[in-house]
Amino acid sequence: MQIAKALGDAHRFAIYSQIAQSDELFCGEMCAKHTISPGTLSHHLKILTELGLITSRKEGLNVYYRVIPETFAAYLKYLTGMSAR
Amino acid sequence: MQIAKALGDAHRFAIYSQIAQSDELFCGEMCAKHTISPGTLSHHLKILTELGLITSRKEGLNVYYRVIPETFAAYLKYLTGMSAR
DNA sequence: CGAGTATTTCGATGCGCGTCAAAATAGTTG
DNA sequence: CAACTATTTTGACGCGCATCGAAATACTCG
Repeated sequence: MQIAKALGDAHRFAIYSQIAQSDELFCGEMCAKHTISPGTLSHHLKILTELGLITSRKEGLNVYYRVIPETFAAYLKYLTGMSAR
Repeated sequence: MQIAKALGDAHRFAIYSQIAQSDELFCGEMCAKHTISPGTLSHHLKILTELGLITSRKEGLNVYYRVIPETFAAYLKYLTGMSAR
């Protein structure tokens, strides 16, 4: 499962978590919270996007990101099924 | 979360999954299923053990591994809580 | 004890990938 | 168009870590 690997990186996990907890936010807000460069942030966001974990919307200069709950729910379901014998 | 990182490695994920699906199994059985050397296998098992994901029991020449469901359940619960809100 | 099998530890190697700086692209505003 | 901000892309670098071979430990059986 690609998602397990994606969330295996501490920063990516934190980024996803942060997006999940606020309805929607843009790169600038995330950059402020994590000690990584804008380039690295964008890199992680791209990976999360490619896996369908998040989606983005451009508005003016900012790009707003939000979680796609279904993808994460499916992942949780997969994990749950795996542990059930 | 250390567990996310541990399960982020494809082999470790597969190993854990394999143990979870059969009550109990020893290194030899796992070695047969994965294309990794015994040394590497042992390395992964050690990591999973240190995180409390699995436990082992020695019987004769073999070391039998089994899952600790509580640890995984707690992880699932943590993930679920993160996605809420 | 000696030979044989299972597993772990050790030391060394290769490379995937997270990281950054800087250039490039996109959009806004005068 | 020029100047400015936000984000992405590019290229290069360094390190963490998975991996292996081989030695070491653990156990069984004659």
